[in-house]
Amino acid sequence: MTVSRFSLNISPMPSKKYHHGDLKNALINAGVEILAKEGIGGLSLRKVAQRAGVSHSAPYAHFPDKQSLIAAISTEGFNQLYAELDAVTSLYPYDPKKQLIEGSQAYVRFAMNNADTFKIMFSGVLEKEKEYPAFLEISHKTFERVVGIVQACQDAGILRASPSDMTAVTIWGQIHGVIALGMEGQISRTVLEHRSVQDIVAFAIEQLILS
Amino acid sequence: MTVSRFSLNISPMPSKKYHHGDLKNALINAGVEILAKEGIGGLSLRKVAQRAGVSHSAPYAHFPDKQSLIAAISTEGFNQLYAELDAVTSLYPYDPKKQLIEGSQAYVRFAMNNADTFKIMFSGVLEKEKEYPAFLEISHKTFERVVGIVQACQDAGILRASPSDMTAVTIWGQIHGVIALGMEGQISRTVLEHRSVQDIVAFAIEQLILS
DNA sequence: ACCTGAACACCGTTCAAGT
DNA sequence: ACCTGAACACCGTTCAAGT
Repeated sequence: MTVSRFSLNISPMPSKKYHHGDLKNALINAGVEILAKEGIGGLSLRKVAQRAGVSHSAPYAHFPDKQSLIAAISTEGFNQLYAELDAVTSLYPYDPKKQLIEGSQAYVRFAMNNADTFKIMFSGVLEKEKEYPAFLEISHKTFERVVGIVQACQDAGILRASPSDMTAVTIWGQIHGVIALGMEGQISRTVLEHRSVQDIVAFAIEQLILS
Repeated sequence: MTVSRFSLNISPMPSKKYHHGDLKNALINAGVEILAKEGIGGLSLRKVAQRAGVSHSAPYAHFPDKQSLIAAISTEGFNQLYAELDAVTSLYPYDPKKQLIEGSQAYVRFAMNNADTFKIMFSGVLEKEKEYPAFLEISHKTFERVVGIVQACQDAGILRASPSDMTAVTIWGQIHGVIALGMEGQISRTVLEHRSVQDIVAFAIEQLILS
């Protein structure tokens, strides 16, 4: 098979390259796929390499170690989570209450649809987060997004007006905590029989809303 | 060294046995120690065995696989968490508000003092929790304890009186979520500069209390 | 610059054998 | 019943070598 020499790569985004292609992104995608199919326990560098069609040592040309690949996968997960939060909240530019409600539901949806990526993002599998600036940047950017929504709600009198950065942590923590407990099977059957995690998060948000 | 043949084991609790002693519990303790010293990444069955002074295959006489040891460690963690919650709340038998405040602080303390055990208990390292009845029992017992405190608070008019089981999930989730975000470095530096995770949890509880 | 294959230390698990 | 030691498949990581 011959390939056109004339690349369509006009944008500055990375795209297919010569040889084995864009292996770095191929490895990240392979990792996400293995995560979805086999869970965290099934994620090995050698399997990722095999799925990307390269030798077991090829990843080391792009990632110094396994932790670094995990950081890249987590970063990719945060990018997607941020994008989904942004997409949903952009639908209601002048309705912070809707942003809060729909944003939190988007958060739950992301966790449910990408359970093992979500776990890897938040569950301490990644040690030494401090060493991965891209990871820190997008995770803090996500935090700032939540803060922004909460502040808008406070300005509109929808949430109690207390120091907004702590309130944001508190609210994010509540959403995140309910999901985390739900995913680990900590919420007893008697509760989950009647309502889904989605419902519980919606209930929690309702309790916080003033008007 | 000769050992007395006359055991002091009057109670039904397990205690030292002949030969290499109570290897099962020795393995659990060795696991907890490795967890504290080297983190989740350093926890291998072979290292646990070595620390307990037996061969690498000896653990298989007591645990069918590594997951089963992890389940036992998590179960032990829940037992300790439950005991600490129980001890603190028992100090204030007629003061549900104090129980809520001090109980949540005890929860945070446990997470901080046993960070990696806490992670292993809640972070999806244990797959197929359903297969470990002792784990399910104590984790649900802990859940029921939280529900009990919340109900007492509702009865005393300290917390909003909504369906108590959902409120308990919501409040537990809030405490748990703030800790989880804090431990993973998700809470931005600007927030954590001024207050500790303890303070944030205390703030969150205050927000919920009616009187 | 990017990739391969051999090599090394370590891991989980099994099993025949010892007491 | 409880433990050992050899063995196997798999893993992360390194490195000399190939293009």
